[in-house]
Amino acid sequence: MTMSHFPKPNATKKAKLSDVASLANVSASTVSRVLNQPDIVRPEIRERVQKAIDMLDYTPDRMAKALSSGRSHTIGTVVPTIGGSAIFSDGVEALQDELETLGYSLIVSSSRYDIEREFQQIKTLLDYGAAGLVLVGDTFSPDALRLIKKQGIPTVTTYTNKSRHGIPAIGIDNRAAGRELTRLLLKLGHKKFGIVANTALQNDRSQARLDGVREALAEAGVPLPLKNVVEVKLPTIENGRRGLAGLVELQTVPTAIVCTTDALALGAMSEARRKGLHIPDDLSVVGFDDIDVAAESDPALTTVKNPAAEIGRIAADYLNRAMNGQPIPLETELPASLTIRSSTAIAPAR
Amino acid sequence: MTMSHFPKPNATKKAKLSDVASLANVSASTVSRVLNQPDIVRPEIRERVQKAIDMLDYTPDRMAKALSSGRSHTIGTVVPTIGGSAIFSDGVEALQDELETLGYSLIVSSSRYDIEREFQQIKTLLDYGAAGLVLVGDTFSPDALRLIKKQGIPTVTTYTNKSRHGIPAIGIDNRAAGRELTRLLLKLGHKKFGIVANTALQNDRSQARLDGVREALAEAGVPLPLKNVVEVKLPTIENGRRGLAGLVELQTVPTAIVCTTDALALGAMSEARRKGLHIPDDLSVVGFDDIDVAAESDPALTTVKNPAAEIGRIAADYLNRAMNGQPIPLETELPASLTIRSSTAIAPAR
DNA sequence: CTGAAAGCGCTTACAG
DNA sequence: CTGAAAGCGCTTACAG
Repeated sequence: MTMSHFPKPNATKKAKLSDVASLANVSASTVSRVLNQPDIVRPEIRERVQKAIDMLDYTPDRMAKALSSGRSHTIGTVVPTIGGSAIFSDGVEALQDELETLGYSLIVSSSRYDIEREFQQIKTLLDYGAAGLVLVGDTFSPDALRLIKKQGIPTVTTYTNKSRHGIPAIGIDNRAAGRELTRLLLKLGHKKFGIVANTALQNDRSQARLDGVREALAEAGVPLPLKNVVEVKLPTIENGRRGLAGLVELQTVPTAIVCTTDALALGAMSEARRKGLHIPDDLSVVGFDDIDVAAESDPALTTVKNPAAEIGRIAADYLNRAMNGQPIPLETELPASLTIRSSTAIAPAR
Repeated sequence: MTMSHFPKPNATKKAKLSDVASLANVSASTVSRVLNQPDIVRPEIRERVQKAIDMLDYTPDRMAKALSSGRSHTIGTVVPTIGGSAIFSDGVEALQDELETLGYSLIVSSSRYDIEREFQQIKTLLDYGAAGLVLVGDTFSPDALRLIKKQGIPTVTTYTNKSRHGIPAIGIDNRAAGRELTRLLLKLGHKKFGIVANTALQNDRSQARLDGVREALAEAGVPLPLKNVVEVKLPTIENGRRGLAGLVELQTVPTAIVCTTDALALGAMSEARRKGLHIPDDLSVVGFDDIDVAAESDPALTTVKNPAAEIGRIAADYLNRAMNGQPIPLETELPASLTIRSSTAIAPAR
């Protein structure tokens, strides 16, 4: 088998600031100034330095720069998951994109919905000199909170509109979204509800959604027996499938299924189909988030749009502002638009 | 509106190595040794230092460490996209996960399928002191190649089994996968093919898949008119939809549609349905990658599995080995298992 | 407007 | 086994 070795023998070391300085016959300070505050250096010298920079293909070492200046341009983020059919990857993409144009780089880590791992990762991000942090949700380990306060580093949290612990929050009102989706189903005449919620790992977003569902049902005087709520850990398609399998075994089979994420809903629909149930005639199903495939399932999924890309962009913008000493809003609520498609219909008359 | 300011007035500065040293009454060198080669320091001193570390909650500054030691533990990756329904996010997640256990952090950026942006991002990653690089595909800008060679930094590329330019590659044989999928359709009696391929931005993976399709058709003596190949830029659901819309307008409507990614295939299926075509009775559709929702569409999509998570893990492992001076295989081909579901059937007799 | 010097927080030969 | 000193590649007061 052909093998490869690194570093290649022909590897050349990068040019450094002092190389530029000697080539241009100026001091290191001057090169630094040309790089960072070109205006205060005499034009002819500036050009000479610039030429040297070009000749040597010089680019400054960001780590040395960060170390000596005391401020870094690295932002860290910890999301529950990067992969799969969750919306976080869309948010991370927008965040990275926006940060890039602002001159920052993004270190990404995923906590797998585990608050302790999240703490460890925040710690690592800080050791890497992260100048800002983007988190998810409003539930953090006490250690993590202590650390963030202690370092006083700009931090925002996302996918929630509630700021706990003084950390600025950007997101939708998950609870209101839960209410709205439920009211839609109630209006369609549904009285028997089943819920699949990824709340088993104390997920604040899904918990808020579930609370919203409960609220709307209580408001309408529709009971929600304990057994009709299946709590799962991860919001996977597979768990949606299992959740539905459990719900259709109940004494009185629900006519409406609310899932706290689209992935769960897709799994639930798939399993329902397998069991011979027709959606939406026999069963209405709704999800949350409006991931891109939600519009493509058959039937297309009724859901609530969670504007991940916008959340990512705003997070980048806020962080940038905060790092420039500007104040940022503590709670930024984004609209969660109800998106009615074909997975919901009038409750079957039974 | 409530606003938030950073840094908080109560922010405390991090403890540094010298703080630990004075608290433990030893030299900085000793603290450094306790951290990096504990065995060579006398047990009682080691414990004293450890106690100081704990008391001060000390964690070393990774940037300073990297700067002074000359080696960093940051890996950079550039993928075409992080979000959406592409497999890359699954690969990035696995990569990050594995790197984390190996003690590395991952800086992520997305090139949006643009080779020039990719180059810029590689440059930035190197400025950030990246000790290794994970790329995608086998097509790079000359500048990027020059840079990589020049720095001699461990680099691997993914989602392809072909190593060009001496960069170790980890992935499936896209061309063979294209052939296999096509042969399946041929075996089902299809003779009229339509293709939707995201090759407009010189995407080497999709191009290889398309080449494979062509090869299998030529082998079987089945013609593929130019008009039957729709080349799009991005592999989005929307483009899949448009692609299909074009294909069904042809003189002789294809009975089999090959899409070079699952997202395209999902879009194509959705559009076909909208046009009143039944899948798979009127039309067979196949995709590539086997993203998690591919199994949940109705009908479930026939595709080829692209093992993104495994690719990510192997990439992490190889990089780690390379950074320890060990050789790594130049080409690592992973199996691309054909996954036959319900979107393919015998060609309609017409 | 420019340069010499000190320093950012670590590591690493070099002595002892 | 431990410490003093130099150095990683930059920035930043401080003089001039």
